Amino acid sequence: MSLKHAMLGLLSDGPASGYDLLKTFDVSLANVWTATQSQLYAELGRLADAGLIEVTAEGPRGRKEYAITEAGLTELRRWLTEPSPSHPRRSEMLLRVFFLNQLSPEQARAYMRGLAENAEREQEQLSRLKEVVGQGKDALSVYGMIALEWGLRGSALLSEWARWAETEIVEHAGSTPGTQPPGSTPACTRET
Amino acid sequence: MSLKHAMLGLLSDGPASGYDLLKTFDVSLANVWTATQSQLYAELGRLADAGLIEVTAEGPRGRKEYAITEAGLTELRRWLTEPSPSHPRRSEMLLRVFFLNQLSPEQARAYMRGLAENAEREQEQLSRLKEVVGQGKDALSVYGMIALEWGLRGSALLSEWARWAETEIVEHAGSTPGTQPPGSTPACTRET
DNA sequence: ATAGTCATGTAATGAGTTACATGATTGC
DNA sequence: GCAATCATGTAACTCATTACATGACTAT
Repeated sequence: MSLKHAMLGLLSDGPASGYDLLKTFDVSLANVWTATQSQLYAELGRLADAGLIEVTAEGPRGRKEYAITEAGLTELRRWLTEPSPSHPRRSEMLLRVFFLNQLSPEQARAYMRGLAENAEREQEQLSRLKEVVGQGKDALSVYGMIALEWGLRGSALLSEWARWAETEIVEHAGSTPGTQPPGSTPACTRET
Repeated sequence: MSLKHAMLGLLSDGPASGYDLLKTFDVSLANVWTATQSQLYAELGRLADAGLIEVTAEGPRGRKEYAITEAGLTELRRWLTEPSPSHPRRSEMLLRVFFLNQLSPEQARAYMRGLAENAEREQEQLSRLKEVVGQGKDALSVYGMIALEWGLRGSALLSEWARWAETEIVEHAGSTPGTQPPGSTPACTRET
């Protein structure tokens, strides 16, 4: 239940309305955590009920400004220091790679090439972003820079890996769709 | 809705029962896509209703063996060639990094250190796995090796990044919990 | 006989998405 | 006056998790 903690985190920086938070999710947290408007307002209600946040002001158009409470801050720090659950093992990208033998080698290479191109575009965007905020007036905090660096290194890795993989996929016999023998699914066993 | 495609992918390799698929998810796909038993049986029903798979045999204990149909194969290949939706922008790990200023620098470094250690453990496991399947009797397909290589490179990157980040976190004034000024949330704007 | 594994299902709950619905205020 | 933006909420649906429930077969 990380939406809750994302919201507590944002409110720990100062009071805000649901509308404000929504915008923050769209810009600051866009690459880290996404949330929809419906979700946000529902969760605001729940957090307020639980006493982790409270309404501190009401403005025009029914605007309600929320602030984090002491209990909320405590919960935020508790979450930050609890042992991380291992990262979610679910990647549509890899799932496709796993079943790429259903396509022709040429189509499979095209898939990897597409991944590489996307990664390169993302890398470019992040590089520009780094320059913009790097020495801008609203300098990133250390932690923002660390997160940005992750994006940068990650997209570089993705494009390198995809380019490498492309060269690994060569013409293969016996894998024309429908003719491969059963039992040939690639194994990627977890050792527990 | 990738569970559907994961199941079609597995069945494209040969007929199997729900029970068989469950085991395959636990071993072969453990690092790529997870599924629970409830989910699996429910989805089998839906896929059969949709005509993408069909029951080809019944065994003891009510065992039902399913096989992919032509329609299912077509759907699988369609999914493999459709443009990839951009990867899910939701990472609990990064979310925590973003709000690490709520902790003391020492605690924040401990968090990064924990990430690095986990990554190093994973890297070791994958290395061993690579050796085992690398020249074993049930050799990995090219695609399985490509996926494994991603895991290997990814965990190496994670540990390097986390170790680097640890050195970036130094003692800071004004960030004792509760005393930082509003408006200092790190920005990581997406450029759209 | 009885423990282990094979084998399938249902119910409750939580989390997330899309679409719908409504209305106030501000700037031109 | 009107368009844009501010602002909050509800409803229906899908996806995933956990727990519960049941029973057949196999090997010792």
